[in-house]
Amino acid sequence: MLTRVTEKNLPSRNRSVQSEFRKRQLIETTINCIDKLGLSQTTLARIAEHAGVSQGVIVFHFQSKKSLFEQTLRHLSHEYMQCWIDACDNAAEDPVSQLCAIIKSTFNPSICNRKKISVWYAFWGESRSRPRYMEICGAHDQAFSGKLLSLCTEIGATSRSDLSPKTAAFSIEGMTEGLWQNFLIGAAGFKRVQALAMVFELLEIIFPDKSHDIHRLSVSSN
Amino acid sequence: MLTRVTEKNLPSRNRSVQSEFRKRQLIETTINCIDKLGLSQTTLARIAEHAGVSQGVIVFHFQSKKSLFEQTLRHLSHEYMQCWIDACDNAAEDPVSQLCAIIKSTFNPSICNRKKISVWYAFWGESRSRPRYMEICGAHDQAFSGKLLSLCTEIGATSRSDLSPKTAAFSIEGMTEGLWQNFLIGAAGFKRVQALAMVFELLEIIFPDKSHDIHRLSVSSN
Amino acid sequence: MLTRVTEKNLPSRNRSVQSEFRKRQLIETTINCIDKLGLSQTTLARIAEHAGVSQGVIVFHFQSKKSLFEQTLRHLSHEYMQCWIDACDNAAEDPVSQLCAIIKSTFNPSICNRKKISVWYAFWGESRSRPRYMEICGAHDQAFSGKLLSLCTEIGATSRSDLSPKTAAFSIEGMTEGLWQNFLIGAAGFKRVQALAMVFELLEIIFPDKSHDIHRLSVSSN
Amino acid sequence: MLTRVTEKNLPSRNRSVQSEFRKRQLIETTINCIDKLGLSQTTLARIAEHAGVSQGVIVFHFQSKKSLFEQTLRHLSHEYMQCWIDACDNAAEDPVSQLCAIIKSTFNPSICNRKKISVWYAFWGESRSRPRYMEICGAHDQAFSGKLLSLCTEIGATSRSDLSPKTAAFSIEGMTEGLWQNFLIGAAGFKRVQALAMVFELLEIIFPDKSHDIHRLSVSSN
DNA sequence: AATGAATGAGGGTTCATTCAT
DNA sequence: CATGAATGAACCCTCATTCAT
Repeated sequence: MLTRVTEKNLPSRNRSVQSEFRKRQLIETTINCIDKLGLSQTTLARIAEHAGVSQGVIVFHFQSKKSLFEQTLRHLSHEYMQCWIDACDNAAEDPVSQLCAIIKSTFNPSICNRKKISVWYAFWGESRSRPRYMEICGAHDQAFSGKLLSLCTEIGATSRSDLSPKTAAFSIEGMTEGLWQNFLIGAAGFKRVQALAMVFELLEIIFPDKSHDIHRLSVSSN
Repeated sequence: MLTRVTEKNLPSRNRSVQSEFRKRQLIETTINCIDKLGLSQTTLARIAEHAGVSQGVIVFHFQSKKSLFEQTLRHLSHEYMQCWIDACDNAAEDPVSQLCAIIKSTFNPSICNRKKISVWYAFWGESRSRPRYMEICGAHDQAFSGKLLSLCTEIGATSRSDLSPKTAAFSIEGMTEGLWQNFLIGAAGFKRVQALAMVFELLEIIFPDKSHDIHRLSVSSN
Repeated sequence: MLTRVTEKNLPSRNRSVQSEFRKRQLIETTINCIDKLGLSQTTLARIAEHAGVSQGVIVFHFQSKKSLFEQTLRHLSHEYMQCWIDACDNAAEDPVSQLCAIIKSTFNPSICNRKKISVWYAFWGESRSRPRYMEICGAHDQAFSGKLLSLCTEIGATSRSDLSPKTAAFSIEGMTEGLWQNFLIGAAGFKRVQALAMVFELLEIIFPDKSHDIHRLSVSSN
Repeated sequence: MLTRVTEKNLPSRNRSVQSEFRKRQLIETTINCIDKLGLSQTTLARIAEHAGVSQGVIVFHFQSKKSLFEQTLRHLSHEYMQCWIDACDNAAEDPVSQLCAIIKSTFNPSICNRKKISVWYAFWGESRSRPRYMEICGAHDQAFSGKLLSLCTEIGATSRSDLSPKTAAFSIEGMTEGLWQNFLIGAAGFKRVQALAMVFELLEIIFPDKSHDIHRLSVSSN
């Protein structure tokens, strides 16, 4: 059960801060509900019940269910993007380091866990018929693909690879997604470390020249 | 608009054949609706309207919406599996030929098109909260993964590769899935041939020993 | 389970006899269904299934559900009436004998059993809003009440009783109905013999002059 | 036509009181509908229409039709039981007075009228296939039977009667029920006073010793 | 800022009935 | 005679939304 949202949980008396906090809590609850019930069974009534508030509160803060769902998806999207951008920023300046950092961040437990993945795929599934979902999901994916491609291009410029940068980027992105799906199914014995190891294995044969650097980065804690 | 299903469409006077035919038609219509409207907006009323029959007919043939959806998903699953199994059977007996044949079949227009992919992902999105969906989707995916792994293992036994069979299989599967998703988004200028070319590019560096064979198979018409 | 109605069960090749036989079987099945499922849950589909025939057969023989139900109720009504009229005809000519015979017949296992009572009350419950049910049920009850009243009047004319014939008749009828209801509930340990004994006990104090005759008749096998 | 339930009918500004009031009104409307239309024709839509509210209100207050019907039946049951228990409490302490009071209460216009009886029998008719109905109806009938039996036993202990207490109780209860049914049919010229007179007539011959008391109580206004 | 009550459109499903075969 | 397929109205119920308090 979720902790009920009572006045005592509210951290500040400042109106807009309170409001922001409440919205965050409701989005959190929405994610939990979608994970447990699926997109189609997630109703405002059930979200309200799980959050321990009345149904009206949700409408008050989000105007409509549509808006709540879109903001929830946007929240997820931001979180994902922030994660790999931060990782990139904290890495060394060379493209190999950045590529490895980004890939590692992809398997960060804070975003790569069954709940979040489940919700993400739920939105994906509906995105064909919901242009807004497509927009939000697509924007993130394009940014991610674009970054991978530019890094692969950079690396390819200084080192010899048998793969075109485009194919290299697609391979890496595809494999990452494929491994993500395995988390969704929840295949027993499928661990984050092993997944990561496999991606690095692939990386090494894509960029054989950088094999050494990649291997070193794969074991470094950062 | 869809062609209406009238008496004239019914191909046979035999009752059980007619019944089977009607079920097929309804499943077809369901796929079209899910593609256009999304899973959540696909109602029996709309399916019936698109099919040009009364709502009762659907219940008569499928008992419930749940059952219709499950049979629709199963239909897709069968189709996919049949496609790559056929391709495998028709290929030469060596694992490289079979692997290439399977990969090619994956991009066969009959299954790799926006409509089918859209529906497939729609079901995937709900699968977390619908054990039956998960069962059906999962069964197919496991079969496919299993086949890829066994072929990669076979190939790895006779030729040297820097990648473990498991990683090789995951890379191939992952990349395929990643490219599929691009069809879903419908990125302009994304063609089947290019996609296929990229997968084969990856294959060649995974199994450099077989590079020649792979390249030959990639351009062969079959 | 009911024995399926197949061609082999049909006793005669004569059309109208066959038809009559089939109708009888369907009414029987209807009674069974109402007993088990209640009036509101008894649908043509379920009756057909229990009878092992297609739904159309029922419509063919009875035109409509309404008509089937009315004929079922009429069947029950006839059966009841026939039962006590026969008993009356077979009894000695004196009113006391006839009264006792009628009362005994009321507890005849062929009509006084949980199934039949259950169905009878089901129709009673709907009779307020179904004039036809009321007509059929009412006609029977009036005939029965009338007979009781006339017998009580006859007896009262020749013997002294502290009860007016009308009250006497009502008491007897009322008590009988009350005991019937106990069969409906199916109170354990409620036996026909005991029920009968109680009614006779009452009879004896209503007509103390005839106490001897009544007692004798209560134990006679006929 | 029924008086529409408008805001003006709501008696209090207190929410929980309002809610209780609305539930009472809806149960009342349900009783009226069952009386007029019968159990099978009483739909939520019709109840809502008669009550002048939207269909959703009923679901909001009662969750389901099943629950509404059960609570309606329970309401009737409570009313009946309260009626004879009150009568018993207000009577003198001796069993004869109490028995007479209870019997009188049975014909109280507030419960013994065509509408209520009609509804009561409608539920009875379905009770075989609805365990909950049986439970509720049965609980009341058992309590009533039990009370009658205990009073008859008490009376029998101090006065001579030719009837066993059990038979006495069954006779009284049976006759009461029989007379109730006459109200259901609505036989013209069937008055409450006459019905009551007949039961008391029976009572006097069941307990001849108490004839005087009974006769006195039968005419007393209380 | 929050609640409970109310709405009304639309959902899946049931079912008596019709009809071609 | 009998069947399976088809219809369409009506049913109960769900749910996003509105609104008075």
